[in-house]
Amino acid sequence: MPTIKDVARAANLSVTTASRALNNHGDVASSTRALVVQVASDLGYHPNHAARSLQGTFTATIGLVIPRLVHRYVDSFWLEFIGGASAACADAGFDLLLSSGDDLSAEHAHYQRLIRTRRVDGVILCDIRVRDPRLTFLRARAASFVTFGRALGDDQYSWVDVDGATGLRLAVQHLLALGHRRIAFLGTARDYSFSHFRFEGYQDALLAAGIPCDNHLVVQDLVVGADLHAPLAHMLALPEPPTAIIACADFLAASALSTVRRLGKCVPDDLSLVAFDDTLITQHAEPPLTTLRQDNQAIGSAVAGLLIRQLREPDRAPEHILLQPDLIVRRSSSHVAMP
Amino acid sequence: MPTIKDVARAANLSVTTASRALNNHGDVASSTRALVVQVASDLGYHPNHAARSLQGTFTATIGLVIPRLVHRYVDSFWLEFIGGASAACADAGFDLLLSSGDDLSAEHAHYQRLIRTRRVDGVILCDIRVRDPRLTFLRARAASFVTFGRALGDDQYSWVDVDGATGLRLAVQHLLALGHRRIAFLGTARDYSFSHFRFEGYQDALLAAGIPCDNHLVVQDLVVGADLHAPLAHMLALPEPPTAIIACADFLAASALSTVRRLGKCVPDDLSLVAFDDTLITQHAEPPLTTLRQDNQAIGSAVAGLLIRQLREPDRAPEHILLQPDLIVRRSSSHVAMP
DNA sequence: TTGTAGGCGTTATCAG
DNA sequence: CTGATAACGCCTACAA
Repeated sequence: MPTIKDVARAANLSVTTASRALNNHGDVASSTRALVVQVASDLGYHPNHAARSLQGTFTATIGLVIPRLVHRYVDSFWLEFIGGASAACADAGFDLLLSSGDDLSAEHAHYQRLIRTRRVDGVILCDIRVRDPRLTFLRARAASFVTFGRALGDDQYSWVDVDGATGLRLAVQHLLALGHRRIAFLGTARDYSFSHFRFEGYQDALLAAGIPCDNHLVVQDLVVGADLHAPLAHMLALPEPPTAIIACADFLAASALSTVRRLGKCVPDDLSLVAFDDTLITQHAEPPLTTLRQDNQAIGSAVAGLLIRQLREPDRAPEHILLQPDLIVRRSSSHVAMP
Repeated sequence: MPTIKDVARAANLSVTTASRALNNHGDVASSTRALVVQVASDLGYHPNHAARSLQGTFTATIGLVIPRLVHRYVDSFWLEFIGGASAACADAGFDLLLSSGDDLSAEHAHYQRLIRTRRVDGVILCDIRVRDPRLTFLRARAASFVTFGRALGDDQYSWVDVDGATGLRLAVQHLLALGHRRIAFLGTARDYSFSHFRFEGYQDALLAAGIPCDNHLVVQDLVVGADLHAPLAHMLALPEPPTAIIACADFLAASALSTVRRLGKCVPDDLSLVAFDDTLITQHAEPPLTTLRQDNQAIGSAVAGLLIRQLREPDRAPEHILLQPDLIVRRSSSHVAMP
């Protein structure tokens, strides 16, 4: 593997000159530059990446840690996100370093390692928690990072997020327009900040319509694989049962759909169902689900792009990109049944 | 960010001793080692990755290039594969460097760059073509690599593959057992070597059953988004039309299903349908599709594991892992209709 | 058991 | 415009 020394020797020049010629510095004769470039190409020279980063304090790499076991239902999110991020990296001459962690603390350990060993110039954080230890660590190290999602009341860093509050407002308004007044909410773990914003949007929209938020219609902290039978059975047995359900994640919607069916109800005739995230599961459910769509590839690309820009211009102020989800109306939501 | 120099200074020792203590060399007093370890931990010292790889010719990183635009229908393959590979890397103290390329030549360029700049110790190759330029390049550089899939008649490197020939034999035998004799084959681009093996299995199984392979029932080189209307209409209009179709990729199966339906036929009453790859699309199709399942996460993990083992023991002979797909029988295949 | 010196490949500084 | 020299952080002969 030829080094710059070999190039210099073959061109009868000093290493310094060879380096400057190769890096397009202005202060080198064009004939010299041409010679060096020619020789380098003949020899098949390519600069050693480790040497570059060692001397230059710049690795042209950004880090991303994904959950170790991705559930199939949600995997299209991650792959599309990674696809967008890696494409943005490729366009900017960066690479994406991927690790996987079992849980938040394992992820955190990976981020610490990546930053401390200077393996990456910055990192992408996803699945931001309401109080996220990764944020405090990274900030303490003055490390560069951009998040997908935002912690509550903290704008001192760049983030990209999907406006979950507005998304849920759209969903509620859609159901209100169809005549629904008893609208249930199924939420994920509340330490995820997106969960917080979605619930906020749900409450806001009901309030704006003059409908009190009934706690009997709200179930939160649901995880992948959670059994919805008990909570849904309980809800449907209420004196005033819900006529619509908003499940603020696709896996919840899929689970709710089958549970509701097992409880002898029909979607959408007895009960409308609205999901969040437009993964394959909602498209192929029977009936196909009304949902809020976000462009995961665009998100990945935006996050990576923001991080790279920030690395190139360290004095840049934090930027915030709030993307709007689209309501996709499918067959799972319809007019409320006449009593 | 503290360096080993800082550690040495704080411990009143030379850099050499600090280095040896930290790297568990035998020739250092245990009291000295304890001191160094303590000081390093107090200072929050972590070895700089670039410096290590520069001096050591070892980056603890492996490279993977994925297609830039992943089609949703096939994305669960890639994500599961990446998940498996990155988990195997994490377990071995490696990282996974991800790039994305628009096409084979862009992918090739990425691999060249990764190897030439010594960014990675080895690479993972997927979607092997019958004649694959990446293989010749990597071999010429004496670079380490492991593939998912194998080029034809070339065993001088380590690979992991799913036995597509056996898979198709299983599918054909399943259909034969259901009474089918006219079995059509829908294949993907033939320059992918997996396509070759799958077709081979199809032919073998028919031959073994004494059924001649009818070219009218074979369509190959189909890509994502290809319109199956003309070829399927043509087939179904034959004097002896097929009673079953094997689509050797999930996206083909999905497309075949909707096309067949549009042609007025019912699956499985008029026509049985068998797919390959057990992605979400086959599980949630109506009817759910009989298919051949491969464990993509295990594949990713096996490929990465093989590569890492090979990097650690360079003299190791090439290893080959041929995984067997499982036939998952669902409602899309049934007994041939009585004439 | 510990320290000294040199080098991995690259770029920046400073002098010529 | 070009070249010698130092430095990035780490490791490892070799010497003490």
